[in-house]
Amino acid sequence: MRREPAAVRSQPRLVDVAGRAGVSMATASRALASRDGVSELVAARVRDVAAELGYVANPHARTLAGGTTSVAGLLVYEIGDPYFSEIASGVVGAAAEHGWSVQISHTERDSSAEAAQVRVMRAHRVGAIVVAGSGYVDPAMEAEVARELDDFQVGGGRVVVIGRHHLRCDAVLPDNIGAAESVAAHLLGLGHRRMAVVAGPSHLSTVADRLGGIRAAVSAHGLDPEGLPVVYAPFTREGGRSAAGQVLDRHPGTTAILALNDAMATGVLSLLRERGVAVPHDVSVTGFDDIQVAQDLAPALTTARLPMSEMGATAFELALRPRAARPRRKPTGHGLIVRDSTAPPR
Amino acid sequence: MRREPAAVRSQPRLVDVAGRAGVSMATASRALASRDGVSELVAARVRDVAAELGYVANPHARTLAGGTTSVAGLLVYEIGDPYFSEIASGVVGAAAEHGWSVQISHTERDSSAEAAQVRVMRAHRVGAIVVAGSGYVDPAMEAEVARELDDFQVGGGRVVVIGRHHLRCDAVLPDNIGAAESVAAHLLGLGHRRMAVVAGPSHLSTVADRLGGIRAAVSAHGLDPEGLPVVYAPFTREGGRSAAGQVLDRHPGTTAILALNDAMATGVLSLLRERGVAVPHDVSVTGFDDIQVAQDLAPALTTARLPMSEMGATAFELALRPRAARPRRKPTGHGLIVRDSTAPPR
DNA sequence: GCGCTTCCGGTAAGCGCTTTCGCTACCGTA
DNA sequence: TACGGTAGCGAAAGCGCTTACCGGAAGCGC
Repeated sequence: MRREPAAVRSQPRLVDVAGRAGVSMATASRALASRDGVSELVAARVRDVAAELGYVANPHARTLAGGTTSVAGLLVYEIGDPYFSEIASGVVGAAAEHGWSVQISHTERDSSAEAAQVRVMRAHRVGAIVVAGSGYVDPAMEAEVARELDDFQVGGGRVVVIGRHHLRCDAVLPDNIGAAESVAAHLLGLGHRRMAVVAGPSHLSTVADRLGGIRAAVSAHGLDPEGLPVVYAPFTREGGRSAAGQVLDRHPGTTAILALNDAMATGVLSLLRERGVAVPHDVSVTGFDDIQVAQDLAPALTTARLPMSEMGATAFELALRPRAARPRRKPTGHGLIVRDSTAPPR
Repeated sequence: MRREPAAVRSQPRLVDVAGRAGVSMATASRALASRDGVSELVAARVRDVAAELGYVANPHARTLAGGTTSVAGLLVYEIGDPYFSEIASGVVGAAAEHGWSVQISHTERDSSAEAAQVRVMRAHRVGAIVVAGSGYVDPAMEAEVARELDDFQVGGGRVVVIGRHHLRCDAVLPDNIGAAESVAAHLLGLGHRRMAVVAGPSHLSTVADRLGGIRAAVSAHGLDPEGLPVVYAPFTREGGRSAAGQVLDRHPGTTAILALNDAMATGVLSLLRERGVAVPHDVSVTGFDDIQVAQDLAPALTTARLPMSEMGATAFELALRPRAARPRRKPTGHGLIVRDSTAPPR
């Protein structure tokens, strides 16, 4: 016996709804999809029966039959990272509001893993893919993902990226440059002249953009951006620690350290504490993103806020809209959150 | 024209593989699923052809035809919360290793939303559901989810819960009681006698268990657990702030505050700082879970560590194993992480 | 009253897979 | 040589849905 007897069958099917409403499956399908060709009277009856039976369409059958799907894919580097989990929260929340589910994949900052994950999502016939996380300065590094995403779009899939303006698709663009300018201007305004940047990997476009904003602000203050020391390290707390160590050793007179994200800033604070450097008395420190915990660090972190959760939600909403002739770009705002980790230099 | 012409068709189908390998679809299907009834010679040929063509089975067709699925559902209260995002990270990582995808849903600490989400997952025919997050002291409160999960299991689905021992399914059990005992014993050992607990909602079983562990430790030290003040508030940073305020106002002599999770502890620290209470000099503070940021708070938080990521991974692995006659229970260990927020009372 | 369009709704052909069932060798045994 | 048993494979029936296509019934102008 291959299938359960009807009595045990848990979920009602479309044929049950149709039968009970006295119409054909075709009509029932049309009614539930709110497509025209069905009188409002009949449609209402079908909907009532469906509600009464607690009918939920089988998404696999629906997808297989060529209907629309309502599962979105979300690619993040690491869901355990607060930056991404806040974005994910926005995506999942917005998706739920529209009755969509979201499938999450880790890519672990590996471009070829990304392409593989996109392939998996395509195989799963997701309706949309949201890609979060920095792109690469060199477009060649993301050529494989780009091709995969293009293919997906050709097949009618929707793609929205957060950052990554290189890709040919709709994008939510965090205001990395503006945020960087704000943060740098804040420090310059406090009187800092000997600043250093603790940066993530230089091939990430997020790093390049933020660095660019900082340099622009430095120039605008009549200083030479070439004189600004930059230390590159992994985009993590540990990276921040090691980079801060290098700053201290190589540039002893530094009065302010700009970390390019909050995770690195956390590492910077940790190392400065360890070395007995007082923040902000001896050295001011700034971060980027304003993840939840930034306010609870010691001292509370001055940082440039990016609305991560909102970015996630916006990305999803964008994915819901039909594809436009030319890629849409949704710039986000930014905020400068001044807390206790910055002060005028001694 | 309903379908694209074959030339445009992107993904190869099973029939393509079968044709090229010179076998029937049935054989190809069996070969790829490594089921017997196919000679090793033929199976190898089919696998080669599949690899050559880059064939990936359509999961929807597969699921619809009654095959196995490889999508797991993960229910969390809020993916933006570090506790859950670390668990999610474990689940997603383990799932990826086995070629599974994971669908994430928010439930926002609402039991009926949970049931609804499980329904959605069931409609999606996920192969397994992992439920993270505290259950309720009163089983009646989760009766609806429980029924939904039971139905799912009856239909062959696998369910694993993290915590929630009330439910009839496999469970990963965080050692809430042991962890609570450690933390309380640590404070008692330091000499604290006037302690207060900042707790999450009393109807959560996690809260009850942790409270129970603390009380047990207090008794073991020959003290009366009835004398231990407990303030209930939401299980969040804000909840911790407000509860800490109440502790300060109502129990001015308190020398140690035990928060029942790190989020609350963060709030407690924040309020104490605001009120000018020195930690640990005036008051010691402890947390629970050891989320990533606990080490970077001011002061670094003494807390009971639960291996969240590992719990997530374990839960998924458990879900992969066939259901046992009786529910399996996987207790986790715990660690006491002593940092700077605890010291002997003044 | 006729043929025309319009609107509704039904019929049936798939979507891409798994699995039951049955057939055809081919083996060993008597 | 005849026969039951078994291993390997194919044919075909679905899984639950969507949608192209078609047919009938009104509604319309002439």
